[in-house]
Amino acid sequence: METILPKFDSVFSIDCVIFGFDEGELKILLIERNVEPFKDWWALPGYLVEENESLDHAAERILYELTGLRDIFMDQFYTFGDVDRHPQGRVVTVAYYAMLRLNGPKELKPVTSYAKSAVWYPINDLPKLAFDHSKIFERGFLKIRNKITYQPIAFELLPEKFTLTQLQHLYEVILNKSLDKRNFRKKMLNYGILKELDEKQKGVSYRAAKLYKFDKRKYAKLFQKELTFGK
Amino acid sequence: METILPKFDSVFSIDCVIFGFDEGELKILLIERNVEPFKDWWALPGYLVEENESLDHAAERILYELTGLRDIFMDQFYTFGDVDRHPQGRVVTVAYYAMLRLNGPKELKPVTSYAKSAVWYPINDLPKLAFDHSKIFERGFLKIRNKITYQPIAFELLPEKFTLTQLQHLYEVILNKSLDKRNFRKKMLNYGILKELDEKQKGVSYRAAKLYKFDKRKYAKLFQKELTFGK
DNA sequence: AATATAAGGTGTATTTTTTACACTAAGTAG
DNA sequence: CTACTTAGTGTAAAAAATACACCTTATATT
Repeated sequence: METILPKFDSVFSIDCVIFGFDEGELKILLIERNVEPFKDWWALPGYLVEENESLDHAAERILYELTGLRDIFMDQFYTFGDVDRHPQGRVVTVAYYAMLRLNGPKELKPVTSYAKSAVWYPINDLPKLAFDHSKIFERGFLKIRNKITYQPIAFELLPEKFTLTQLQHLYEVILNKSLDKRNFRKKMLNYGILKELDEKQKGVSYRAAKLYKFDKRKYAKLFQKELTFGK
Repeated sequence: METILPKFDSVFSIDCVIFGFDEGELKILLIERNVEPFKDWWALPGYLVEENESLDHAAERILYELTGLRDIFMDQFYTFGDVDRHPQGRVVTVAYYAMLRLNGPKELKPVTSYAKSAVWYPINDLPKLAFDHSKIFERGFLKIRNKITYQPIAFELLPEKFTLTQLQHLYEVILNKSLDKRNFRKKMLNYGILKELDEKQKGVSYRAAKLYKFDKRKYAKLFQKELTFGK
């Protein structure tokens, strides 16, 4: 009986849908490709997995190489494996998403030469993307829209201290609908995962709002409840 | 600038966690391997993706080859890519799950020679599995346990006509807790996706229960509501 | 025919959660 | 001190979730 693993030319890649929230807009990170195929096109940050590297490790590395950031909450959400998705051969890509806290306008500088630049693009105004990256983005966006309805992951996108109005706007942008202010606040505060701070917003030309912090401890507990179904 | 896709010896595979519900037990389909590595071990049904075959197609094909069944609701749920998960080389596996309707005890006959046999195993009594298949099973099981709390996918596992008690037992098995009969019925009937039939159970030595059918039309509508978040 | 057995089938009161809805308070800018 | 802009708050109604126990019906047994 044959025991040798059959092989064919194939390779894995990682593509990342990296969300950020800035100036009231939901954005994703795109790179401008510097290599064929799709040279000069915009694309999701992604790269090939190395031979001795796990998928999770590759995702972390690639995110790091493109943003300089580490320890980001990142999750694999789908693997795209259509035969002809890459014009040069068989490339199966594992898609991850991440939600980044943008601490002010940070310069993005690719450390690999295969990208000319990396920029934040508002998701409502995306250019045409290389490969099947539009499809990957759509699925990633669907994923977070879905997830946010049962897990308050939105915090990942906000600065450490935020106002309830900022939080609500973020929900509204992700869900693409407007929410009732009083009900939203009631619900969020009821989760018990927000810590009210003794601080207020600064630099606004109107009444400053209270700042809140996200309580990781209590969030972890709530997260556990994902599997409930009543008695 | 280099434009040739780097390659290394690598290959993709599919592994399937195929759930069935039989004799009041939740089971998965396992095969007995006939080839190295892990010859004679039990493993999830899985196989290598072919060169000109998409992942979804490969999953369908493999499920068909191992069960003779087609048109099964199947979903990709995770991709496992640890470097050393396969002793003979780099194999990234894309895991799918399926929920099968077992119409009576059906014979399972592998049509490939790499499996000696295929059998249904109760999930509470699984043998040691080849590769990282235990991990894959766990994650697949978690997936359906999670999903069943917000989508009534349990129907996939039941015969076309079923009683409410059978449905409840299935929920109890998947969620691993007992549910209140009256509340369960109220909830299920309230979904509005069950059609009450004019038929009753047969062959039982006690009062026969009414049979129900699952209404696919209405289910599709309910499924759409997945993304709601109130006003 | 009577009885035992085993599951089928049903209702109500309570609590919790969700929804709808509008005005006053506080700070800033001129 | 006035105008402007956002912050911040409560209540009533409806809907959903929960806790809980008994009678009914078909079959099998004597």
